[in-house]
Amino acid sequence: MKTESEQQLSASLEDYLEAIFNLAGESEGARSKDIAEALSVARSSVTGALQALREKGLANYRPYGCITLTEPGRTLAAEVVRKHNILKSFFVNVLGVDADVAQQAACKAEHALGPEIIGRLLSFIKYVTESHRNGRDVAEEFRQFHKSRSGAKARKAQP
Amino acid sequence: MKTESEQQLSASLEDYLEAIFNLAGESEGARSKDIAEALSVARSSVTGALQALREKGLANYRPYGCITLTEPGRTLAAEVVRKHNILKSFFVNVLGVDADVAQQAACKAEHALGPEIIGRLLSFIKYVTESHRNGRDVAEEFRQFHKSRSGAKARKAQP
DNA sequence: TGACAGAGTTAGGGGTCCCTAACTATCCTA
DNA sequence: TAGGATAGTTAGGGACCCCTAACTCTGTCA
Repeated sequence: MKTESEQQLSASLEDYLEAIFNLAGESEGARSKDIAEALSVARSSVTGALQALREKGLANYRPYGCITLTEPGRTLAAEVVRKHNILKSFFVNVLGVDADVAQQAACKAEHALGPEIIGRLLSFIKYVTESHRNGRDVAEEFRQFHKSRSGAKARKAQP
Repeated sequence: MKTESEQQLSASLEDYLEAIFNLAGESEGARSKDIAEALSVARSSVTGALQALREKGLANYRPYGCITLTEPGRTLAAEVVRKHNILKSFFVNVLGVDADVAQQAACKAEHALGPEIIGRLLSFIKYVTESHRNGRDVAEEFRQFHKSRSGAKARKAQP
């Protein structure tokens, strides 16, 4: 038997959860308008999502009231945020991607990757960080490798 | 101005494109039933998707006829397949994830990641491959690192 | 305290994607 | 070549997610 909070969430509801988590962290509870802005959706869409999250026992919400997450909601949201941060860190610190590209990619990929991959990715980031301390910086070495390759490619395409 | 084949495809239609590409490679054109099986959807869902792909100029399709991709369709499908393969290769050969977990994750993530990240990922795989030839195998080193860490964690959790 | 601005909700509608059930076309074999 | 098996389509409907327009609520300020 599953409790209502254990069921699989859609990518969309995960986004709402994440937004509430981030906004509620800054103050006491999130505001509907700010959620709408953060996700670039209409305010009425937020109302619908909040009703869905309440039904799943993930958000405390009554019409015109302030919006907070329940304990299970906070747990789930924290997991989404954790995925997001691990992905972004990997994109930026290992692959050397621009922060804003990494941010957008993390937003999408966080819904697609399971704990197995995320766990390995985190481990990999730590491995790379450690390699830096050991004076054998994998990330830096890769950046050089990537630069020389893409440079060579560009020269080849346009001599 | 955009031609009809340049517009952004949904993840779902990309999946259909990919399935047709893979199935048509094995024989002359794909069969509706095989697409349905490959994607685990009802046959009627395939019909709908084929109509959508035809409208976008990506698939050659008439009722009861054999299914092939147009030139733009094949180009797009090849790009999806390429993303898929790069992701899977990264998961398996760098992160050391099981092939079937990697396969499933690649199926989902291929719709979420853009050319910038995919390009870097490919470059990273090449960097790791090269490190292997140079007698300084990053993938192997990471596997050892991951093993020792997860082993230590397991011992900590259950001494 | 009453009126206004802004926040939030409801109503209604559209798009996507999937399903089942029932129908039609095609193919193969007796 | 007729009939049955299989493949494919259509019809109808549900879930999800988003939108705009119009309404209601709330808080603030003159």
